[in-house]
Amino acid sequence: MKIATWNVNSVRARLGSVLLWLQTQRPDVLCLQETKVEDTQFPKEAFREMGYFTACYGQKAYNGVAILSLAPPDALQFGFPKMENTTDWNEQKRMMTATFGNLTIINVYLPNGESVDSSKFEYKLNFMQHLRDWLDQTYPPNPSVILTGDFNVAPEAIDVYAPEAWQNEVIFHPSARQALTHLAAWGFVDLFRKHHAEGGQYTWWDYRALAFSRNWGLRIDHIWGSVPVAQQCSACEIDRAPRAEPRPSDHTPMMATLTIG
DNA sequence: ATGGCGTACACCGTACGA
Repeated sequence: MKIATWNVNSVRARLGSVLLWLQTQRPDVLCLQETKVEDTQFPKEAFREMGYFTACYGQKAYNGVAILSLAPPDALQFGFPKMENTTDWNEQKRMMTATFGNLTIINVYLPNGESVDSSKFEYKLNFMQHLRDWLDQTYPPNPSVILTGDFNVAPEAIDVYAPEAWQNEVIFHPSARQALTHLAAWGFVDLFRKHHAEGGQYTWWDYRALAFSRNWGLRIDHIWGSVPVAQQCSACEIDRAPRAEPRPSDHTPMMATLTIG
């Protein structure tokens, strides 16, 4: 079973690229982030013609997630369950889940945070804590769970071009890394890192300053598996090819191979 | 590593991204 993630930076602007990638890679599941489209405007028909079911949870202009799959999901959840007297964590459409058999895939687009002194950075850290709290409340011990998407946090210095400069930014700030560590401590294994020890392997490059050709990038998109999933993961790869196409997303897809399903 | 790119929305500039 192949599980992929891709921040497409507008599913409508990137439709041709995504369809081509599905045709060549044929993942069983593709999690999209930053779809930037309301559900009624989502190009479901094009994906259906490619053989994929679509479940989407989006909004106009910003954010938005979707899960495409060759098999219909057994269950779907859009956003977090409502909780009384707390922040509405579904105001921005950033999280959905799909279950296939006993495997649940959580697709998340974590907030960027803008700058360290911004209230958006506080929101980012709180969102990450909320995600951890929700995981604690939702899943029993040893479930088969994948948490994937655009996390907007680089785990280690080897995941960042020029880490000294980026440690003062929201992507690699010690507070963001601490929140990421806390999230992982729920019981996740970084599936890319499980199969690749080397640094300099990125999933995002700035559009400006020829960043891609210089490999000035960040590893901020992730596929994490709970221990039972990680034990059955045989490969996890970043595919740089879509980033080299004309008019690409600034993120490129990655895909994990599981020996289940 | 800086702010030089790209997308959406809705007016021809602004918000936002990482």
